Amino acid sequence: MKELGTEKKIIIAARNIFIRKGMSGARMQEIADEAGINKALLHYYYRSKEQLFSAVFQEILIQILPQLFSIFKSDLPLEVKIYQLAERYVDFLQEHPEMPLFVLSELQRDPQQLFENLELSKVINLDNLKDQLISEAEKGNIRPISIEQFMINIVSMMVFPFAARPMFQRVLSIEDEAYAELLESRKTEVPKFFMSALRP
Amino acid sequence: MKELGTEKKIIIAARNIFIRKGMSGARMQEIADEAGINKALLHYYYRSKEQLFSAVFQEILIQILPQLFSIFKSDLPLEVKIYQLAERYVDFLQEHPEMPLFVLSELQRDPQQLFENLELSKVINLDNLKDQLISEAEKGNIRPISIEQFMINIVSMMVFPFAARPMFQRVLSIEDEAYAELLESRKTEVPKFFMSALRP
DNA sequence: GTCTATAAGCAGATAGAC
DNA sequence: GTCTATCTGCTTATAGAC
Repeated sequence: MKELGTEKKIIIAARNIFIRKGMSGARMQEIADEAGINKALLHYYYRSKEQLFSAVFQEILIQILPQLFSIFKSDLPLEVKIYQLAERYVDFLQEHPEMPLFVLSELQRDPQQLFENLELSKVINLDNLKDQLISEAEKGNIRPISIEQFMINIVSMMVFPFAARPMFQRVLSIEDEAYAELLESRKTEVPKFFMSALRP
Repeated sequence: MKELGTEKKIIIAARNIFIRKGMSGARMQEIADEAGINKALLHYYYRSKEQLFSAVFQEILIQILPQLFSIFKSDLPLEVKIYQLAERYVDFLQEHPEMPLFVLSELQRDPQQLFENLELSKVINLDNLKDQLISEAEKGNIRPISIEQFMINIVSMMVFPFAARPMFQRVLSIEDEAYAELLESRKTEVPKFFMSALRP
């Protein structure tokens, strides 16, 4: 690891280990090794494992959610939004394949973690998209669909194939490389599927 | 807990705890308490925590996957299959909301668990559905779609809303009861969405 | 700030009585 | 088969030297 500040090294190492092993599976010793420092130093910067985890987890939420929501807020046409979204999701998740299960599992363990950060409230804003869905439906360009069903459908189709990768590969008999290509192809396949479903 | 055989009590208790806490988060003491027996007895029936977990996990796979695949194998029309599938997924997952994240997380930890049970190989068979997709496309009833994209799309839309429930509730500002209703409505909304996407 | 050494408690596993 | 008691090693956390 390059010469970063110690605190930064700790956060990076902790993130790597926590994402791979989860809160309960991670060991402080492992994190210390990954950071190239001593175990005691972890406790010097973050009093406990719990606090270290919380710092890491909140940082992840703050880094990810705004990125994904920024597209919804833009003034792009609906179809363009969907294509951009698919592109960004696939690119991001190909680089961080363990992220979805990590985040979702830890939220199942303690959903309150979503409410500890006031910053998130500002980021989460779907008004623009909501208006867009209504106005496009009024114009007859798409079938009416609620913002809730819309969001759940698009996010599910983008994220779940990464979370359930081992299951899908087994069930569909797909090798690693072919599955990566399949995910890549979903950058265009999902938007096409989605637009087709929305046709009036 | 009623008077079942000890071994059965252990399996049930272990399943409850493992599903809630995961392999690494669960404690043998907790499982013993849940089963109303002593910790030593767990080791008498299953030598180690690892073996107990494996027994529980394999049993879960064997119980779930055949149930979900049986629909695909039937000779029902495509549209009926999709509606039946949505109904069964929602009903099952409303009763076992923690199942998806548990299974997927443990498979991420050790994907080999999917290959330890030969029984599963017989169950997993999509030939019938595959033929159906091809023949319906040839008849012009649906747009062509690969079995892989079809499966990933339908399963993602069914399962992910349960796995990501805390996230969706927060982002969409939905209370518990309303979210349960929303999931219920997906028994028909998802099939409608899906059939619309498949129209040629 | 960073280390070594060690405390204190916990978890998995076993021995042995009944 | 089931229990109590105990061992052993691991894990978090702290004390204290540098």
